[in-house]
Amino acid sequence: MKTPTRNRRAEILEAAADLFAARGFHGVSIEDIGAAVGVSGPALYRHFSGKEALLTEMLLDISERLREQGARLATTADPDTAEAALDALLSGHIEFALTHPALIRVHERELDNVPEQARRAIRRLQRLYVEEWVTVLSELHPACPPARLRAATHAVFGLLNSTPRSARELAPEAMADLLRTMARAALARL
Amino acid sequence: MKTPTRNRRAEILEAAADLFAARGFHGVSIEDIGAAVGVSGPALYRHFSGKEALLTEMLLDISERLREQGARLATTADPDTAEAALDALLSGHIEFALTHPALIRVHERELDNVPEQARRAIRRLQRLYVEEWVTVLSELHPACPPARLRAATHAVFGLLNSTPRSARELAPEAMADLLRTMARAALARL
DNA sequence: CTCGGATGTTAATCATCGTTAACAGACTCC
DNA sequence: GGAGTCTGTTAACGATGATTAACATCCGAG
Repeated sequence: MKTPTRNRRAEILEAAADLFAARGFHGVSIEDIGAAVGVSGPALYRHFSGKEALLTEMLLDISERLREQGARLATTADPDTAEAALDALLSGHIEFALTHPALIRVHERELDNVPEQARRAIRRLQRLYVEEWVTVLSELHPACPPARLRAATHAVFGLLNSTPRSARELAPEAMADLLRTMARAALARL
Repeated sequence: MKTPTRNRRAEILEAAADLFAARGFHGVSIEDIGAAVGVSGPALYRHFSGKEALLTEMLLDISERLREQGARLATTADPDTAEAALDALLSGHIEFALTHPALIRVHERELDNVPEQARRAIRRLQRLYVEEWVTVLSELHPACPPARLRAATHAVFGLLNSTPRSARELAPEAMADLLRTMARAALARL
């Protein structure tokens, strides 16, 4: 309890993410989260101002990471072909979804449990991430109206984010390959 | 409160579905559900034995409807080509998802809040529905291992079920068309 | 050595919620 | 016209859970 405690915050966020993913925000108690990291109950208030604040920080972090990753992958490297950019976005999202299934699940399900103000900030980040995809897609499908491209992007997210639900019948490698193949095909003709 | 009350049960299930979809099972109180149908609180116990029982019946009904629809569409009509069967399954699922977004959302999120025994029954129905798809797909892709086909089916469900989340920027017609196009493409090469 | 901050602990508070009890009106059927 | 069933109502109970208070410990700095 001396120096290696600097990870407490992160440790709590991680444990809470797993619990929220499994049982939902309201299905998990502060006591549960504390127990998961070896402390008990109100100790969490030394690190977060409350349960909502914990969720808020978690969702902001996820949205920020996705947005940052999206901005980086969509523009960096090979801005030559939009094809390459799309592939980069796809691989990035798949990698994230396979590596952090709990975060993806929480990100998908718990936005409504975050206070209004933070919710707007999170939605903004999500919107920016989507727009990254839409920009790339509109280069590949100039004739397709933006609303349709946005809907297609959400649909592909649904496909990619199915990972946490579909059991682990497939090895991560095989799963990544399958998702990439399906998503590419789904986005080929719009 | 005399004769037109025979719909109470269904009315309650419908209101509860909307509320569960919006705020999650634990985020909705019995009082909330009662208020949504114009009665207040414990009146629900005249129709259901408890909150869990309400959710259980809702999920069983959804799973049963999907399974029944799957069994019917996969075999009836044009069993000539597997192509036709797949199209029928796709259209049926899309129609359901667009018509009952709240049910789809609850079906996706709340399985863990149902008591063990009923959960097994629901999972069995879901499995049967998936197998309907896998059977059709395995005819189209004889070389593809079943585990991959199952994962692909879950992924397509994720795509189709994205409807409740993606805003209604598109008219239902256009959305149905988009989803059908994307799903068909995603399942064309596995 | 001691002061202060960081980190925990347990006990108490206060609200919410699921569920049950006790009671009441209405409609049906004889 | 009254007995019984359905469907509601409000008040009470008991549990759980988020949050706060009051109280310890440990550790680094001066």
